[in-house]
Amino acid sequence: MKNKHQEAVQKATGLYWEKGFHATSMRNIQDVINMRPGSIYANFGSKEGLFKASLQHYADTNLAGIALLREQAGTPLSALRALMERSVIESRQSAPNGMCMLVKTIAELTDENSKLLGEAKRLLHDVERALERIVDDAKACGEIDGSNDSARVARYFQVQLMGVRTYANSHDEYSINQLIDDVFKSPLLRA
Amino acid sequence: MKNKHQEAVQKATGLYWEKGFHATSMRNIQDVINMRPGSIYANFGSKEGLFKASLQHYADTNLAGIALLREQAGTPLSALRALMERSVIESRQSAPNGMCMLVKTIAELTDENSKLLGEAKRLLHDVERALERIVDDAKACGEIDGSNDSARVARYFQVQLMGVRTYANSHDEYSINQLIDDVFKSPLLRA
DNA sequence: GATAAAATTGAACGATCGTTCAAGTAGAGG
DNA sequence: CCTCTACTTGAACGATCGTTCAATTTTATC
Repeated sequence: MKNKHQEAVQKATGLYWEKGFHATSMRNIQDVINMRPGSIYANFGSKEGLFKASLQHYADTNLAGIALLREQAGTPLSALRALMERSVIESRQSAPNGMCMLVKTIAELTDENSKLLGEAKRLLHDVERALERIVDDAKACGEIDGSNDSARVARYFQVQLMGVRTYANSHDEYSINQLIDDVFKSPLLRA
Repeated sequence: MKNKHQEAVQKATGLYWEKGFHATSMRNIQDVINMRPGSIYANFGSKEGLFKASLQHYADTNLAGIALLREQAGTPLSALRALMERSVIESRQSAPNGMCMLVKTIAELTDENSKLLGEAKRLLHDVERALERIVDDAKACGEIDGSNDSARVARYFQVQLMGVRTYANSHDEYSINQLIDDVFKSPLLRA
């Protein structure tokens, strides 16, 4: 039923994430999700429609992962650190690509695909708001200076995440742990 | 003469930078550089060959820009700050895309284009070494703590640059100046 | 100004692109 | 078992992809 639908989106997301929107062909997708063109187009409308569903699926998974990490971590700040560490560790093994799919999409697409571009920006903004809530918690715990604006710190942290993940994607080296240490030396991420 | 050759590379670079490797067609390029397929292939060999020449041209221009900024700026650290500010200001007007073409390329390509991918990584490493030299100067001037490893600070700064430019590309807002302020609050970029 | 060499042209190639749709299959209700 | 509906199939479409090459024009040499 709809399991099939969800499973198809999940597999398509992996492909899109790895290769990007333009470099992924509908025939690549046919092979991976094991569906024929007619079914794909009946279910998703177009290549763009499936990509949009993939973006949503990716963001949902991502937000759920952040929430889980927040639960598991001892403190809000350690959740942020775990999130960053997990992001770059995934980049070296499991995930199709070390970079965030939303960031990759924003980097790849132009106004020619303004609908998808806008969707990716919107979802990235949702992630930033989720981070902001964790920063709120960290301020309440006294882990982060309470006089800092939460939105500002969240934005700062997302920038750090973008930078570190991009760097980790282009350097197969081991110095990333040192880099993460340096990131958390910022006064914005301290009490 | 070779002016024609250089001018063609320059125009192709603009297109590749804006649209990425896969979304740019050879017919797009024909139109922009006003050359017919035969000439393009006689000069550059292939779409990949022209892209490689564009990457090199982009990196050369970038490094020259950094050197110029270093000359114009009063101090090494202010050169780094000017570099970051200029990068995000360009992103809102002149340049085809707010993001670094090398970073965009690394984000877009996979091992299917390992030659181009490796070239982009190599050039990005060259930029990092140019930043490292400025950090050296800043340490000599006492603008940055001399006990910090220059390579480490340079890497940190490049990560900041990647993050800020990516963020600026996805948020048409005005809060970027505040963000840059926050970046330079890091102890790694202070005495 | 004739001739050789170099560069440019644009039509054309096979492959692949995203997408459509008539035909076929599977499932539910009576 | 038949029928109606819903879903799937895969061949096929026109467009465009990166690339080639014989023909032509331009440039260089004497």
